[in-house]
Amino acid sequence: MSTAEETAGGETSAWGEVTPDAARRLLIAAVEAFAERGYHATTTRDIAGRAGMSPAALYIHYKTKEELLHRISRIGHEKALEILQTAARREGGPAERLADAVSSFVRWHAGGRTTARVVQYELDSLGPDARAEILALRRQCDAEVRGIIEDGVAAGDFDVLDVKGTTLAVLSLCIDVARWFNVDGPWTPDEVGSLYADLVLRMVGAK
Amino acid sequence: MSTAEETAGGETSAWGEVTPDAARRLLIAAVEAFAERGYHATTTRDIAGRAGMSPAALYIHYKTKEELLHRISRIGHEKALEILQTAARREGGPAERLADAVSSFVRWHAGGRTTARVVQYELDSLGPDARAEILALRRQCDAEVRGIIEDGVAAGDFDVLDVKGTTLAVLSLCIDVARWFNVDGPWTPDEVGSLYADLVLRMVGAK
DNA sequence: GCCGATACTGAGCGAGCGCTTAGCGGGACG
DNA sequence: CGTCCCGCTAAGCGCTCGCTCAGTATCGGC
Repeated sequence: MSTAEETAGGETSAWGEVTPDAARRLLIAAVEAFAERGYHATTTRDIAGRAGMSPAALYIHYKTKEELLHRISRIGHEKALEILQTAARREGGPAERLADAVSSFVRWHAGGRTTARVVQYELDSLGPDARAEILALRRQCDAEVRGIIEDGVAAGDFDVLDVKGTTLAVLSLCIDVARWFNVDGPWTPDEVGSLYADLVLRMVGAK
Repeated sequence: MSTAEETAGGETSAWGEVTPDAARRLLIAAVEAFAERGYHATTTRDIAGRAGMSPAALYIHYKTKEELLHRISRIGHEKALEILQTAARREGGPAERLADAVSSFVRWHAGGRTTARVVQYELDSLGPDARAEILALRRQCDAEVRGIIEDGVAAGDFDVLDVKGTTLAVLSLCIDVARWFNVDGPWTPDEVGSLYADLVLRMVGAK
């Protein structure tokens, strides 16, 4: 098992860059609420309540409810991209790099399911500008994975009919983990990561 | 290309069982609105407006907004289950049956993306009872696919490490098509169905 | 001890929500 | 022609939403 992402010490890690403390607590509260109920079904009163503050306190640190979602989405996507870049740029053959990328990416979606859910499924609730910014990050994620697969095909290590379609399917498979993964279920994030790395190597016809 | 589901003549087909006409128009309007904006962001005024009626008309045919989602969800899941059952029970070896199941299922998710989106992603907006009913249908879908994979393993046609996990991954891959598929994109539903059937046969190590 | 800045609260505004109700209009039947 | 029924509308009720703002407690600097 590799370490393309630091093993999270809990769902609330990785928000260290958010200051001051009250702003971070509000952001974490928003992630939990959005993941549980969805963006539109979450009230600003609920977010503030989870952070132990009055409804009005939210507006000292964030201009609107949507700004919270935007910040969460950007930080989350940057993290996802970083995970894929680290795996794509490590030493080793295409098969090792792809397996590392998939298992790391899946581990992040499973272990940080709360965050990943918001990041991957609440995109449509953003306004056009914020949405466009996030979509650019997604295209970069796509490019990282496609790069590994193209390397594998060029090296003769992979046997792929449709590189673009297979890339999309691989990412889709990983992302959907955030929808179904259950912490109380039969698998650990590591186990799903290993299983998925194996499945993806089969999908690309790795030798 | 097989015909495990009838080729849809448009997104609004398959609602023929809903009567009277006004109730069906409201249901179709609700599917479109829920798919575009999500359940919680859709207003009853919007649904009624799309159906060309006043807000109050909705409540003659449906008790609540949630009943609309429940009806859509049940009809959609029954359709999905029927598609998988038809493929699972046709003649042919496990590989053919699995390929048929995946391509039909994917075609339905891509071609009827509007409906599939609501069916697959708005489940959490249902109340506990309706939710439980729908989850039972989902378990039946899972069982159909797992059955084919188990047949393939028993016959020595497939090479699978973790049948349960692989089943989940296959279904997850198909379902996520509803999230990313775009009618204006580079693929037709048929093309995605074929690509995915190939990918899934690789995942199960079909000979 | 006083001042201003900072972080927060209590109360509440205007808007829009899901849903209800009184009543209207037109077809079926005598 | 009169009567009832029924699908539908106009109006609006009670409520909660995102968000605002005047006021308060706390703290560092002097």
